[in-house]
Amino acid sequence: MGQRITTAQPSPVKITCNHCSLSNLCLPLALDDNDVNRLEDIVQQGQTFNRGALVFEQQAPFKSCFVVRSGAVKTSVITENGEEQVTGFFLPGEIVGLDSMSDDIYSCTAKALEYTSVCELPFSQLEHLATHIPTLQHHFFQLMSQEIKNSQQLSLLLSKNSAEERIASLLLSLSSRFKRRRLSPTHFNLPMSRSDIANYLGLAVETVSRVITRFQSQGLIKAQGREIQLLDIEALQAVTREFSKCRPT
Amino acid sequence: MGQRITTAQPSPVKITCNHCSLSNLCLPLALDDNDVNRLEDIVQQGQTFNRGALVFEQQAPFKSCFVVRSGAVKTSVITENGEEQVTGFFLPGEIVGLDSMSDDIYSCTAKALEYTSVCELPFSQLEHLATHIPTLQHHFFQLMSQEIKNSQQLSLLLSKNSAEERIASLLLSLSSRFKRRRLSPTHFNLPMSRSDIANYLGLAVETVSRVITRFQSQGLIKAQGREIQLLDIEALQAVTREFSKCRPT
DNA sequence: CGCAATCTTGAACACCCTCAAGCATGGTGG
DNA sequence: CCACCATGCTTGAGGGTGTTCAAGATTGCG
Repeated sequence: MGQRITTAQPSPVKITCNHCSLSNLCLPLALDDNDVNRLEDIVQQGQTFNRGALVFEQQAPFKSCFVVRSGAVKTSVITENGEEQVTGFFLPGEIVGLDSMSDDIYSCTAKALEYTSVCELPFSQLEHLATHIPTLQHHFFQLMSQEIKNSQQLSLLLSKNSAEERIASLLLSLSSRFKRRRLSPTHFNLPMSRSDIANYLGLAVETVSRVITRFQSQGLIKAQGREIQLLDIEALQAVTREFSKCRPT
Repeated sequence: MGQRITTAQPSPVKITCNHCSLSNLCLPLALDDNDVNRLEDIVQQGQTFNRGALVFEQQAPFKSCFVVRSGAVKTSVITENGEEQVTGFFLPGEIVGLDSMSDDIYSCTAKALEYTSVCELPFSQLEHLATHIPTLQHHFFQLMSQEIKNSQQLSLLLSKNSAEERIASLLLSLSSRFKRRRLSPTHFNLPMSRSDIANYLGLAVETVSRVITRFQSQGLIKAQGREIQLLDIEALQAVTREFSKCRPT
């Protein structure tokens, strides 16, 4: 499968968290200057991963969570049947590894979908710091709670919604996350393959392809490989709520 | 819908967490005696709820998490379409409300499925205590991480598995949770309706009914309304891994 | 330029849903 | 105490959405 070549050289210049372009998305968001400095002391910056490289692997000893700084990461688990199940996609400013804190091993594999840089948060040090900085603890509780909610949202999507609704939801989710990152919410490149999308959404690759084609012929989007333009966001939002249309009233 | 009569009278005798029958499942599990006493000071025991009563309601101000002491609780969210989506079932020793900590309001509704008693954990006090008791903080990180994992597990079930696999998985999950609670893992009453099961597993009620009937005729279980006996656990486990059978090798 | 991987398109089938009706169950009031 | 009704559960028939299988088109990279 993917190449496992990992370049783990620290970047020459250490950027402070305060001056990081993600400071309004990431942990500093919740901290004052003094506390950010203490956080900086434990954060390991500058690790980078080529496309296909593993940030961490399922079953390996759990050591750290990772904040995506640039690029994109996919998490997946290998089931008892040997099948891969994609559990999430992580964009800059988002934290990977929160699901592995209840065990001594990573509960999933995290793979870079493109050239990606991360900040490493060694968990035991982070935990120690959190007891001294209540707002950091509070922020982490919030992050984890949000992660539970996200995962519930996915379950909801999978259990109740049609293929079209699932794909429209994913596109809109990516759109709003790019927007937060100050990137275009209407014109972006998908970091993941059709196959990853299908796996994540519980669909066959063929279905993903068909739905994207259909959206395109309806004028909702323009898709050229991984390059996506959202042409009619309101219509896409309508698709995600489509099945209320069934009820007459 | 369900009656909302809530009896919130504290139980006459305050049982200490140390002497609670759940002390090996619940929070004291991770704490020493001294810390358990500090925990006890903030825990509000003895609230009870009749069948159908709401422990808390979606959108209400978030104040506390709740540990189920006896009975069972169902959580659900109302979607934009006005549909109900069941997000979880909680048995004694399990904590409800971890998904609401990232907001000021409850992100779901928690309803008692039968006569239920709970312990209330006021969140702000709990958070404060956690900064003073590192093992408590650690334990909460673990609980929340586990909750993320559980929810991912559900997504996996919903996205990849057939109706039979989903239902077998639920039965086995309940079985092992009853077992942990020192109840029979092979003979129990379902606290929830077929309709709740169907909703939770993303199936139609009819499908749930049919699969249970099929399991019965195959001699895997015996079902009489909500009374369930698991007759062949190994065969049920085989069902949950059924689809690896597709691959020849 | 050519091969491999990814993506698209088509046709047939399977699983599960919907609709519809019949059957238990249990709580309520006469 | 039993009839009654509401609710929940079961069973059957038909149809739709998405899967599977198969083949062709496109892309990307050596």
